[in-house]
Amino acid sequence: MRADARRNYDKILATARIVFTERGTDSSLDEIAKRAGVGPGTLYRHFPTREALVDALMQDWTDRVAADADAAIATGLPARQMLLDWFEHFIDHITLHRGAASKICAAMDDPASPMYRKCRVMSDANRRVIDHLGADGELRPGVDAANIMRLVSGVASVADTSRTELDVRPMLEVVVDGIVRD
Amino acid sequence: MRADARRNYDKILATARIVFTERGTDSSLDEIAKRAGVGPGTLYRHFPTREALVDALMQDWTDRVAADADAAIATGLPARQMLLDWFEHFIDHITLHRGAASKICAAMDDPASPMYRKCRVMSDANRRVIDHLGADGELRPGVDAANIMRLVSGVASVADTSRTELDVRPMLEVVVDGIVRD
DNA sequence: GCTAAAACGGAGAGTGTCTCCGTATTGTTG
DNA sequence: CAACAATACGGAGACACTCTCCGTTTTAGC
Repeated sequence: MRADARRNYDKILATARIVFTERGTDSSLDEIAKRAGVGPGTLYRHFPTREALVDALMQDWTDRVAADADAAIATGLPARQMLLDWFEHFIDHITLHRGAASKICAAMDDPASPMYRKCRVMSDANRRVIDHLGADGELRPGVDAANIMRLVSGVASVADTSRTELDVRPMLEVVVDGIVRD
Repeated sequence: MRADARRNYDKILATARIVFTERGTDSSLDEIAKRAGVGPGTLYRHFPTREALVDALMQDWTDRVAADADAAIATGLPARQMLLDWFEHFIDHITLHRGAASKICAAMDDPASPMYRKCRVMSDANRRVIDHLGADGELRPGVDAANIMRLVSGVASVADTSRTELDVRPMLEVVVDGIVRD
């Protein structure tokens, strides 16, 4: 990659991070280009779609999300607590930029999406948590990690969409009660 | 309301119902106007925002949703079954037009939204089901109807967003397990 | 330095939202 | 059944956003 290309790539990404945080992932891409000091053509050459741009930013979290999952497992807390912690961390990450959660919901079951791979990294992290608890017999039989991921992403999406600052905890408690054996 | 106004209002609504069903609630409003044979100005005078138009269409279901809730209660089925039936019916209705579910999620906690009133009708229907089962002691203590509504709307939204035809049943089972006493 | 390859950027085409206001339609009143 | 408000229509057009094309500039290797 040529030096000027790399420079612009980085500038665009840094600007997108700011703008997406300020105004959500549906902000104008031309404006991001302008604020980054590049032409629209340059932005679209590096990131052909909005999803590709969101995907590039996701790199930051996917690693952290995966780490959070493993950290949750390492705590050895009871199933209920471990799941609640993990889910809350997960939701905190994917709602960092307004509008991202629902894009992730959509990409999760769409292998054609640029974001699909990173969704899989997060899905796999979740699977590790679920499998760990499942192996200990702490979960109801038949719990499917993929479905849990969809459900929790749905909670994130609801919280993200909602005008009012919504507490996800009560919803997560219902989900957790639906998962753990009791 | 003048006769010609009423005529156009009805034409726009009928057209919107078709277009929203074909291509979802994010279709072009100008195109709906064109297909209805009216100018854009006329559409926007009757329905100042897209939400107002969706809201007007919702009238059709809110009644049916409320009826479904009462029908579910009347069956007298065990809690698990009653809830699953009710949730599935509810989701079927609000995913009739692609994109509607997430708009409903957003409106549910936003009294300023034109759709808020109709969301309340559906929320109240849900509350009746939950309260009915709660009174019989079939639910876990502390179950909050509003949260359940958000959760189930979230499931609807996930199913609606997903490219692939997603089966909501497994997700609903988790939710139901999280609600019923066992 | 020179040259080919790579990348830039911005004008502009295409699409959608929404408004303004001159024109047309309706219903009421004498 | 005029005639006149009042009401409603509709489409031109301003504005915003997405995305592309291509003439110009920058880079890297020789």
